[in-house]
Amino acid sequence: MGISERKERERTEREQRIIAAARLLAERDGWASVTVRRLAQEIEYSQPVLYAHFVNRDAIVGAVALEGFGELGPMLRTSVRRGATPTEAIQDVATAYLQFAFERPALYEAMFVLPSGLRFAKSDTPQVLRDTFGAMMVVVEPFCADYEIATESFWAALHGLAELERHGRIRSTHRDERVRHIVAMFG
Amino acid sequence: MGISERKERERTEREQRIIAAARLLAERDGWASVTVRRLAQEIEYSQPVLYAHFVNRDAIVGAVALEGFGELGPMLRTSVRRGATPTEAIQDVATAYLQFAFERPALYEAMFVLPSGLRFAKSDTPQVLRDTFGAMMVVVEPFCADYEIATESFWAALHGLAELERHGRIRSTHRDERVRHIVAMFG
DNA sequence: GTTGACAATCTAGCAATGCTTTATTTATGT
DNA sequence: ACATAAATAAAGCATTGCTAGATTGTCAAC
Repeated sequence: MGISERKERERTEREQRIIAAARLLAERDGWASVTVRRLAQEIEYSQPVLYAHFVNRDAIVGAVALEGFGELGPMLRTSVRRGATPTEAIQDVATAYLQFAFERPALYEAMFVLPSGLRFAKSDTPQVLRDTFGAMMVVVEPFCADYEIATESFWAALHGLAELERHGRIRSTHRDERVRHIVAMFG
Repeated sequence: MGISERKERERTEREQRIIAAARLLAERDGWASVTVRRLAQEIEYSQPVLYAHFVNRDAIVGAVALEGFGELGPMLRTSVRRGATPTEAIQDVATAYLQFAFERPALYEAMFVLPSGLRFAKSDTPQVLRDTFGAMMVVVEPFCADYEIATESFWAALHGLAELERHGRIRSTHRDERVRHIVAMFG
């Protein structure tokens, strides 16, 4: 029964190519340029085969977003310097988060702004999402008893910084000073 | 020369009707439902007429956003209780900001999320925008020497709270506790 | 081998969008 | 009353997400 296995393998390969193409295109020309037609052209299949993999365009965004969470979580964890004080740790995570947001704006957009069909803070929330939230919670925990709520606040502050700067609402200078203010929420 | 005046009057009236229709439709069915065709139908003119008022759809969003800033600024200023301590004042503004965001989600979206053609933090930034930022700056000033940067951080934190909750990224409970954490940035 | 069923894939099309070009009506000044 | 100019509308273009129906390829049974 190697045939059906080969087919399954080819199928997942093709799915990966769709996701990779979407991510690349989004990062290069923005998500508005990621059309189903263009993706089809990119993977050299006709449009309808994309719908054999994803229910709709949003689901493609969601798949890219999931990849993003798979990268952000570990990146936040490794960002903390060895032997860092709690305050340094929270600073490191904040800086790493913003760096991620600004270096991969399209990926960040898929994860936190665009409709992606992903469900957060629910019982069926994927583990990668929980892990990413956990990476932030780890450094907030030393400061607060209500660490879950505190982590939401911390995350929100970082997200706001990322979004307002991405949209040109605040200056792209003084980034570090703003981080310092945010970190001052704790300790 | 009463004719051209009448025409000008009719023109601005029509423009107002476009903006009002856009705002109403957006608040009722979301911005995706605000199409140029539907707006044309609403004001009982053909599509090209809208392009005699606005260069494109984004400009209509921008007009609605401007209205929003005209309301948010005063709302933030009046939100501060008489005789409030600096800490209470900043709390009041934070609460009022979030209330605004949650009560008029579409308006908020036009102001801070959607492409609107508005220019922030630039030399040609409209006065209403500066005033709204000023309303936040007033309550931050007592706490920091670098009050401009601090206000950006404060604003970002509030925006993050609004956005993450609006998109279901964080729970809709514990709103007050999160505000308390944000306010703890100061004082 | 031939045939028939089934799965994989594509062609072609629908309805909707933002925006523009071209035609037509309406209003204006002489 | 009429020519001209301004205001408005009808129709069309290119693009989008998504889908129904036709077509191709594959593989087992006879």
